[in-house]
Amino acid sequence: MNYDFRQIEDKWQKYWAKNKTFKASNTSDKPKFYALSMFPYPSGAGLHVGHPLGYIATDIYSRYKRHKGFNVLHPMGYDSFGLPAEQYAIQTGQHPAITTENNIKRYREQLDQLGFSFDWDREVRTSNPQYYKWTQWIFIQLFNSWYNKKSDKAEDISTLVALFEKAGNSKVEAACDDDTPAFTAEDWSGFSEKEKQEILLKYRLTYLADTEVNWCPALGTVLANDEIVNGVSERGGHPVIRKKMTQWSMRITAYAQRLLDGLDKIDWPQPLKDSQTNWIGRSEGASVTFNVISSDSEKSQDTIEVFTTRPDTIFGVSFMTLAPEHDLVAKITTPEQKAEVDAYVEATAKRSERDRMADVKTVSGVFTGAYAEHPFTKESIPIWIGDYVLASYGTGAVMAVPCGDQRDYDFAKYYNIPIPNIFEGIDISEEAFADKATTIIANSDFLNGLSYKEATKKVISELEKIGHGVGKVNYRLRDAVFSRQRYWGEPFPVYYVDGMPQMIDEQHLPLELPEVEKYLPTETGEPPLGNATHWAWDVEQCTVVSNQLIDNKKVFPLELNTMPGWAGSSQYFNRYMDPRNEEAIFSKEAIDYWQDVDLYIGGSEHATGHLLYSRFWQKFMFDRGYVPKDEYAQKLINQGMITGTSAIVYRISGTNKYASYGLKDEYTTEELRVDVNLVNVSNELDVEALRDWQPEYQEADFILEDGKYIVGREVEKMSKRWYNVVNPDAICEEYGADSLRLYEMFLGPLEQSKPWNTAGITGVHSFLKKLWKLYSPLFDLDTERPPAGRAGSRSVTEAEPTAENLKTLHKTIKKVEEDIENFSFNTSVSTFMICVNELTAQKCTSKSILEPLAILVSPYAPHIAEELWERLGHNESIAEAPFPKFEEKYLVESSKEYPISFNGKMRFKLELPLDMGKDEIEAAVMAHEKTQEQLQGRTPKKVIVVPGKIVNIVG
RNA sequence: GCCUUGGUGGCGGAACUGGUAGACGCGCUGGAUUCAAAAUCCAGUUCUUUCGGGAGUGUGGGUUCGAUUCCCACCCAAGGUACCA
Repeated sequence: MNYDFRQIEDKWQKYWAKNKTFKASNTSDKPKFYALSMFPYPSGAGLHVGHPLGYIATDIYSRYKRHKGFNVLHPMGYDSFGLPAEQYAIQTGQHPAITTENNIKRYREQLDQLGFSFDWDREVRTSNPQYYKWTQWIFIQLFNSWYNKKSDKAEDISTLVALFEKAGNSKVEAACDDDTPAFTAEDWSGFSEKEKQEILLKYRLTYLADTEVNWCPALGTVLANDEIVNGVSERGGHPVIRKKMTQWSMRITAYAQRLLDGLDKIDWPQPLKDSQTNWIGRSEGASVTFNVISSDSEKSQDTIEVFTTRPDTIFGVSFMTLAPEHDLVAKITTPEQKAEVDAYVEATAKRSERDRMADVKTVSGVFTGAYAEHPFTKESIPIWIGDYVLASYGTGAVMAVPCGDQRDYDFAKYYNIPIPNIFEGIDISEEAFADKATTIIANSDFLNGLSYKEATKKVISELEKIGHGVGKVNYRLRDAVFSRQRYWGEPFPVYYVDGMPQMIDEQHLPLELPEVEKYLPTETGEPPLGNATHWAWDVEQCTVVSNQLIDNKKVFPLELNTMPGWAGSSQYFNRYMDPRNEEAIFSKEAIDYWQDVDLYIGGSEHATGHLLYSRFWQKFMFDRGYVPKDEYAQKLINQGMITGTSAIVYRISGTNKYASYGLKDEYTTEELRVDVNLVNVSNELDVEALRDWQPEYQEADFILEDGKYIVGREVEKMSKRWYNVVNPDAICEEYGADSLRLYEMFLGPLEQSKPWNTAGITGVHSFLKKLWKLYSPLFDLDTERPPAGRAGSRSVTEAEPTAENLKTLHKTIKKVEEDIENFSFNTSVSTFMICVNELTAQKCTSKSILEPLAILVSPYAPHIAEELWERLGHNESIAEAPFPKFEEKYLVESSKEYPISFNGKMRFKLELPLDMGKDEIEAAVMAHEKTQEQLQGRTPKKVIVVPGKIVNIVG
């Protein structure tokens, strides 16, 4: 009987769905295992072959853990808020919810086809109100919390209020806005309610603040840095300006150090940890305060605070540079310099930050006319502004040490500012000297002769003495802007009273997204939610009301922004533990049982987005006692990207003629990409199919070589734009899901990115056919197929396995188990192939070999494994069958020759019985050494023998 | 520039703590089966050779009886990141 994968796969997919084979229970005597794949955004294009790679890997591991006796949680859901559906809505008017629903349906069909062991009863969708209710809930918890640096954790805002009532804010050490004024307990009690709220807002973990953003007036929205190209929007090419807007922000900076420290505790890929480390960007140094020299003695003393990692070079300061946006610029600029400074500031404002960063080479700046006083020498230091100083990092001001920093050096050279040398024995006539390790300070008063380390320590203590600075740790990480001027996102559970934000009471969540007429900003420039006619909160009725004009004093406007894409994905892994709970985000029992994710697989592109924000929220949830672990994913693996192989035709310029790949150099040609599905394995193009594909090829002439049109190939990211997307559907249709699963694993190491290429899929497909054949003689003992369903199958061969059979099996068990534990899924496919070839050659019919083999294969190729399992006479799914136990004894041979080479010339063979004891082996090796000594006149220094392995002679 | 990862046949890739490099698959070559094809099976396939061998894991050194594996320098590729003071 042939391997009918269509019938088999259909049968078992239905069986699993009907019997809820993979339903996970929140109570079990078994140990738990939580395996998670990053949930997808359901795009209109459907799944391509790159998506399932990580899912297959997670699925193999989940199924393996199930065989190993774990209670496995393996959920799937959809990150279903997002921009594409909204843009589609803007173009067509179709509600994003409908687009999303359709896309999800298609995703689900495709996922089901691949035979994943997901517990679909736990599916979540971030755009579902029952889900985003809890996203809103977390937002409220963040709003109601502050970060206490003394206890180093988030606490309820009430503890802060208590501190204020007791002693004002002077003793409070909190993560808060820099411009928070000092006040006493008396002040506090004297503040109005609104004043109190304003103060508290500066401490909350999510807060409203004026943030400088990239605003695109034409699109009516804020753009991320990477949405801007050359100062104009990527879409449409509209101008973009820097603008201050009131936005919600998340105080992730409060967690900077803990996010850094936490990386040591988790098993994540090094490159990913490194990008998070860089992103957080911790640097140690000092904050130094310079007094501005004022011509007007009436004026209050202005000070400039700078951050430096090289306080040891303070005597090398010859000027200061402020970012053009710095608050003091307008204040300190002298009348003579005003025109020049204003022009420069204006010119800089027009450039985006990214633009400025890209333009590293040009030196530019303007003198403000003002001077600062050196804290030690009391000398006057000119204050410049320059766009090489970024307002967003540090304090937006630097003390420039041209001899020790190349940028300062270039600036000083360009504007003829003196470059004092403060390094012992270093020539700085050509470039700055920045090597900390070999620094010896000179010309620096009390720092002379000291190393970088000594001088830094000394100067910080001196600065502290004179009140001009402190040692400081600075982070590159910035608070995360949390507002988006979009429709298709979570609404904020926020309404405004007298301009101050108020949280909607938890019991009235979710605050549902309203219907709108159009998905664009309103004419007055408000976000799309401003189009909703019923968008206000009635506190008394606790409802969203339909008309703001009704005569009721208690109706307040709601927040019109929505949350960003990462909001919904920052806690979904916890919600999976108890996704239908309407009373709480999850029950205590559920979180106590599942704890955290044991294995998380997904793409590395989320390194500084989702994977950082979700760690932040988890730490917050931990601080507030909602979750037991402050890192939610112990082990994380980045699966590599599967790239596409685009097909290229060569159009002869100015014609509608196309030259084949080998002939293209004879003409001037343009490269055009065509649908890869029109090309076969040997790069031959189906010309007729191409004519039908797009009208421009209808009348085209093709210049062939050897009667064929050969295309060029280019490996690049799979994208609709390059026509190189390969869908799994066609592969499933032709070879089956098991073949696809095996093949995606066989393609190469999980973490490596690799081009998709169907050339090798016949190899794994024929393996499955061989596997089927290995078992089929047994079924053919039955005159007919076993009865349908689980019952009644006759048990097959009870033949005793041979020693050879057992050896083959246990070799396979050992390798497959090691491979799965190490996530080297690619090599187990080879192991299976070898195993089946050997057992076929051995004419193995023994049930005690074939049963465990089916279990070994089942994580990889679950459908065929289930079918074989049933035919072997089992009534239960193979999913819970215990993983075969490896036994060393079956691998042991009576003796084997092992080669050992000496001096790289002569070869000897040492024959060692492998089942001999350690003492015996050592005795044998001693004897061998003696022989060597006689033969060679020298002895290896030490000999180690491992049973079953080659002899190691270690130097 | 900095950080990270990698570099092995025609191709994808194996090789666990240093121990017969190239497993397994694709492709290719030859053969069997077939009227023929598909499918299947068998044999061969790193390069080179005067058939004894010789060379060989990006390049050049080093440690070692022995190096794809460890150390140093360099080259190349991919990914991340950047006037970060």
